[in-house]
Amino acid sequence: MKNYDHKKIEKKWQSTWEDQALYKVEDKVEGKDNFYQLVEFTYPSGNLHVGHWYAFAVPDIFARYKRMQGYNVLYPMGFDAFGLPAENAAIKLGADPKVWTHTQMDTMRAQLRSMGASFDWDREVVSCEPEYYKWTQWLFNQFLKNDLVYRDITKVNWCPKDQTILANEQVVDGKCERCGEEVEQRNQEQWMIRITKYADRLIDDLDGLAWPDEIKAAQRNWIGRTEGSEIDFKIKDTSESIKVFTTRADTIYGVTYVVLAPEHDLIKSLESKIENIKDVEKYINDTKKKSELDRKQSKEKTGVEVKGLKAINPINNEEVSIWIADYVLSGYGTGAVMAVPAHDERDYEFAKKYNLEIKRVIEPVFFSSDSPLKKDLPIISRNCVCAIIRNPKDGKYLCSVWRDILMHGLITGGIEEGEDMVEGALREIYEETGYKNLKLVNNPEVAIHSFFFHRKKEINREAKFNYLFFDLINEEQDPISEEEAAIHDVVWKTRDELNNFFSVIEGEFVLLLIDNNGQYMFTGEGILTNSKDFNGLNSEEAREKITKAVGGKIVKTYRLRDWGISRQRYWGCPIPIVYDPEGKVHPVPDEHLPWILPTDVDHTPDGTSPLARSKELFDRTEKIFGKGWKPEVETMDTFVDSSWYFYRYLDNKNKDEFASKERMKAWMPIDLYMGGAEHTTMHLLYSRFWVKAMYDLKLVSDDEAYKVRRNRGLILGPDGNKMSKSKGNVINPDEIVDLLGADTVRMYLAFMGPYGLTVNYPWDPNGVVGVRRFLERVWRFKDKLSEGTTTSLIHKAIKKISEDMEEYKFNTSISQMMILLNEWDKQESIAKDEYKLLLKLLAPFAPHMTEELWSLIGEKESIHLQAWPKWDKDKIVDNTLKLVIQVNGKVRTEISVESDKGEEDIKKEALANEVIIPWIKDKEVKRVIYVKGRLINIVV
RNA sequence: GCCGGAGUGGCGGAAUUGGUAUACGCGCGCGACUCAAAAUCGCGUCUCGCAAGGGAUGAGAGUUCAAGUCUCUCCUCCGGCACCA
Repeated sequence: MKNYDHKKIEKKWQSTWEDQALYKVEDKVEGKDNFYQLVEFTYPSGNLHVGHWYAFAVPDIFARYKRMQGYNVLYPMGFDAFGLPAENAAIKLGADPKVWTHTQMDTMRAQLRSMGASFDWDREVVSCEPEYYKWTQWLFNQFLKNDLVYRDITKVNWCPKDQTILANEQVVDGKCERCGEEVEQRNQEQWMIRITKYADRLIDDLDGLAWPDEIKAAQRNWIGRTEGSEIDFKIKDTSESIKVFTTRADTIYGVTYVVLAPEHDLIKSLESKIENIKDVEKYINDTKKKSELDRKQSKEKTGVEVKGLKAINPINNEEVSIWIADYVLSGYGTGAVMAVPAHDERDYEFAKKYNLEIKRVIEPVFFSSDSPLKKDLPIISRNCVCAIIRNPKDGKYLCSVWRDILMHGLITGGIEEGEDMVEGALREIYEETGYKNLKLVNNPEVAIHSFFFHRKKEINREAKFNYLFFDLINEEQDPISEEEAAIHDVVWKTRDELNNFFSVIEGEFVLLLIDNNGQYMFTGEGILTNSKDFNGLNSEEAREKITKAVGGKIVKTYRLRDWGISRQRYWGCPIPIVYDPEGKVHPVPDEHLPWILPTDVDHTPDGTSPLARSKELFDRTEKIFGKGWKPEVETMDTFVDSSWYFYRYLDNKNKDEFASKERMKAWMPIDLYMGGAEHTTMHLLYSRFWVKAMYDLKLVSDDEAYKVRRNRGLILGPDGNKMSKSKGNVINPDEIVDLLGADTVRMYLAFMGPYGLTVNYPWDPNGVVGVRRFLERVWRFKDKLSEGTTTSLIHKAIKKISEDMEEYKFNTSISQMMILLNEWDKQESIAKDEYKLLLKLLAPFAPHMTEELWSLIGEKESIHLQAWPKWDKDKIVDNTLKLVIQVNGKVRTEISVESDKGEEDIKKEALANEVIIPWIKDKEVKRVIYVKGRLINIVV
């Protein structure tokens, strides 16, 4: 019979489906629930690579599966068509960006069709079309009216090569994300969007989203919310004060100086009082010259003291010096910090360089070995970090103690006969460090609670800890004897008991915590006082109390900045703003939208916007608004275009609204959004903001658009590296499709591993052939059909495959079909009904081939309109069970029993089994465990 | 440094969620068909051992009748953030 000719089959069905409008989606279908599955619309780069296949063809498998399950599935596609590459092509090739973009889109549409994806092309959205950007502009104006858009002078990232402003997100390691050129800082007026107003909601609402943790965590990091305190440090003999931001108000006793960022305003206003104003100004100017990159890269801390001024520590009225240093950033917090060198690594570095005082905080906080001072400690070996032992006489740190003391003791067998594990550890401390001036304290009372705070780890509340407490003895005293150093006291306490076990003694200590398995948990050092003020407080509570005591306030600060959307570029959505002769801002009224992008421009970049050279745009503005009126000549960041495109798919031809309420009600929120991990902190965050803003303006009825989001990884070259021309490891999908067919490529991509994880898979040229072999075997079965009924084999497969599909584990779905086929191969023939079931299971993966086979066996209606198979529960049940018999957890043999056999009988049979008898004879059977349908374990 | 994710054969990866570790595919080896090759089919393929059996899921410990899976201490790799106070 006929061979599997993928070329013929795929071409044939693609055009048939199109003729029949098989994938046309109605907004409502009687008896079906709607399912909106979205993938990120694509940039029209003009050539489909393997990444596109992975992004669109694999989700298509899921869309088809959902459709067969009886959902009315919307799976649309469109083009994110504005952006730099079109404009660069215009500059390079002298082409019209619009024409260039359309050519690219035509190529891509043809390639996308070759995937056999079930897109409804009638709903296509193209962001550079006036019908689309009219609504981008309309939304911009809505935001403007509601104070979500403003114009401001800000420091912007400027790419000298692309001659444009970049968003923070587009700067990677101080370089332009696109061209790799080093980014410069410029002050420029531009249009800003108040995304920071939504920072809290963008973080807090993540909790309610069924998204993977990795995505949520990345967004939280990106927004970077920190809770801390703002505290005023008055400047002596002036009316001014310095507002500092700190997350460690509890260390305020340790402040030895205050630092301002070089950009800080205060310097100007106090100029006259600064004795060394020349030096100060020189330092500020020198810093300005340094680029952002230089500033970050320079390891050495620099700064200058502001002489003639002193700040006053509000907790104890101590006078401290004021410094300017560029390790303090103007854009974060208040641009000023209180320096606590004993408890902050950066302050410590700075203090050391300029010989500033390093003062320990005397309060009952238990300091973990995170202390920056540990840097000074001798590291004895690779496996050794330290508990800190300090000489109280001069405050110098004497030595470190084995961090892994107990582990070490165990591993090296360091414990001698008759010696307690802990004793052994202690002896090793002496031997390894040579310091003998340690004494174990009897029944110490310490602020151990902070231990838990510093660990930031939830530790099993029931776990018991054995603590050892070493007191530090002044060297002038007699070293204690070995006998004395033996363990006096081992107390077991639960975490809750430890938390309550708080009162304060004076002294210095080293602490080891050992869990109830004798395992080492923690080592730390600290200073204790009898300060009553913070008795019983943990660090967090201490912070609050101190902040209050000095008249400060608890504030939140964010890493996220407002979103600058102005671009000095041609190929983008024109910002619908005009200026009257006085220079006042006016939005272009709705009736003049879309505010068309003019075509009479020279694209050559010179740092100004190409639109400034459009006569048509200026004429149009004057004609509509009057003489002297001028148009805005900037265009929008393309992330604005992509922030709302998923609404437009629903109603792409609507002339009166961006989408009708009914259509949005029918489809939103999106059930599943699959996309690239690279968009986690950009498009995904911007669009979440956009949707929330639209929600607040009552334009949409959900404040989150994506119910489920899955990120995908990359397809790597066969060598395991990212595909790149320079590496010569690029796989061209068109060639493989030509050779093996679209069905094979789709299916291979699904077979590589689970979908929807940020995991990269290398393309294996042999692996893809394996999938093709499988399809050919399915093909050949069409000649081995017979009458008959379905068996348990296929029903088990249906169950397993259906379950795996729900979790996007297409790889195991496929392997299940392969297992099925391997079984079939052992048979002379298979029932036609079974074959039909397999074809249906395979249809989402290999839509063309299954459609062809479906029609070859005489079916008239498309296989893609068939219902997903259901498994027959009764047929899955086996009447014999295979049970494993274990002895002491080791598998010894296997038996078959009737499935209705009772537990006692099964146990009896197992004990009487001839393979088992030698294993259990002469021994007492202590227990027999039966796990239903799985195994019997005999414990002897 | 902080926050996420992950470590299982030569490779991509499975493992009914604590119950027969290594499914399925690739690769490799042997064989069949063939004058030959390709394709196809069959058998084998974690490791030590002739075998009986033993040992392996990054390392070490713990809980359990039973651990890839749970707990703890580490190590390594990938991703995000980072002079962010």
